[in-house]
Amino acid sequence: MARTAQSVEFFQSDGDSLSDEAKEASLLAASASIIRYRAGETLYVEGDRAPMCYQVASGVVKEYNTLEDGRRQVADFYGVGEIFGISELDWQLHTAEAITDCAVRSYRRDLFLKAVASSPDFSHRFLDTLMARLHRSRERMIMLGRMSAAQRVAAFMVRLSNEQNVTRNVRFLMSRQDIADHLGLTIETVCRVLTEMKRQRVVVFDTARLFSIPDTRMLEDVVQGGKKAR
Amino acid sequence: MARTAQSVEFFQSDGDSLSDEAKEASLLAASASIIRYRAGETLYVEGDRAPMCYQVASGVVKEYNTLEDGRRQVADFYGVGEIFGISELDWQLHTAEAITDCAVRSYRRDLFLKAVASSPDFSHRFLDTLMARLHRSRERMIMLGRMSAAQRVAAFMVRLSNEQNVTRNVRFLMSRQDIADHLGLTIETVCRVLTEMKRQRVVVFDTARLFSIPDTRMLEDVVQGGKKAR
DNA sequence: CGTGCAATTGAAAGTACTCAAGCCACGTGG
DNA sequence: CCACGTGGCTTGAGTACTTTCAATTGCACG
Repeated sequence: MARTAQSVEFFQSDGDSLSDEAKEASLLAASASIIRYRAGETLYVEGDRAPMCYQVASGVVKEYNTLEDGRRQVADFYGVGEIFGISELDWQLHTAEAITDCAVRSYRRDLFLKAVASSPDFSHRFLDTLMARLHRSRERMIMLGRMSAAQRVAAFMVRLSNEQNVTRNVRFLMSRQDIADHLGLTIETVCRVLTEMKRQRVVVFDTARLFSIPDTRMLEDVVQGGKKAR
Repeated sequence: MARTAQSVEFFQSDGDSLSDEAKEASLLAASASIIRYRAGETLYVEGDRAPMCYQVASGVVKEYNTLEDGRRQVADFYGVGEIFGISELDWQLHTAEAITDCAVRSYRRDLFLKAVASSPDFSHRFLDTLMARLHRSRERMIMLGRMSAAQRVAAFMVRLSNEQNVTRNVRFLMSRQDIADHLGLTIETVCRVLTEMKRQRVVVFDTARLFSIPDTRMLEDVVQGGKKAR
């Protein structure tokens, strides 16, 4: 979740901005407000008009789509600093829901886009953010299209470990269902994979949502091809 | 492939551009050159330095990643007008290969980015392109994560039909292997699904790469949940 | 010390994959 | 003009992996 650290100060002006940019930026800042949500609350629903865009101030938010039959695909989890809820269209493409209690800064979408257009600097940073997200999205395509259940779960755990900058006491901030929905698996499969990894001591669990990685190498081997290789 | 029609004239100036923008645009235009490739030729390889970015002038190009074990994930196919080969990094994230004989306009990446930064108009259009691509990419995540083999293939055929604006004599411009690599399936599974759809007369094949859709509704039903619903 | 939800486990049923072989259209050379 | 490769596409049989359905266990909370 914290991969685009730069985005934390996305909306702060540079000091040496041109007056035009400064004006857009201050307009944007003026449109901002902080909203708090309880874990489980919905921020917006797929198809809603999308007048605002958001940035996580604290907590974790997930964005997902629901299929007719009730299954879900979690597009992504957003942590502190990350921008979400901005699409090229006038309506939201996903449903967003607070996973933990959280605080979210909201900005008027039109002002945000205007600020981006008016400032080469904003524009550049926003482009970077979008391209990074596209990159992430494509990594996930490889994961969903080509990796086995064990590989997906292991890759996800590596990601969490990296994001949290620890190999001990890494936290699952989301439920097994959320993990499954993100990885394109069922909750049962996620459990079984975790159990098997426990059994092989690739990971050690303190509680269901708190684990440690004794040997990073071992976990990464699972990501490579411990199973279903070729 | 032709969803972002706007991108065709991505690099044409507006006429009413500011001089600064006009300058960037002409510099960019000056850096452009057209390169022709034969079907099967490689444009660049994952990891290559990425000094250029590209736009398809004719033909079809695929961008893909290769896994250690040789399997591939085709990220996308690009048709006339589409921009590709631009990443936030200095190196290519994918390998690009000509599927058909094709012609490609190449631009210097640094000039392209400068032109984008200097022009609100360019910037806006490029943002739209990126966001549209992000959108596509996420649709593909749903496909890879949540749809059965039959659903994926059917969805892909619907996409082709839409892109080519026909329901009769729709063409597969790529091989079965490419389709499989794109959909996260094996070539055999793609074949079996196609055979089954033929059998049920959801689609009719003239040749292996040319098919018609007698009843759009029927094909769309397959996309929904003809199989593996819930 | 129940209650209720999350997580885990088991057994059976699918679904897609692997490996292996057959088919077909097409271009080449005899 | 036809036999013979070649490469792409299909089909078959068996297998491995995931899901489905059904319980069971674990845990936080009142």
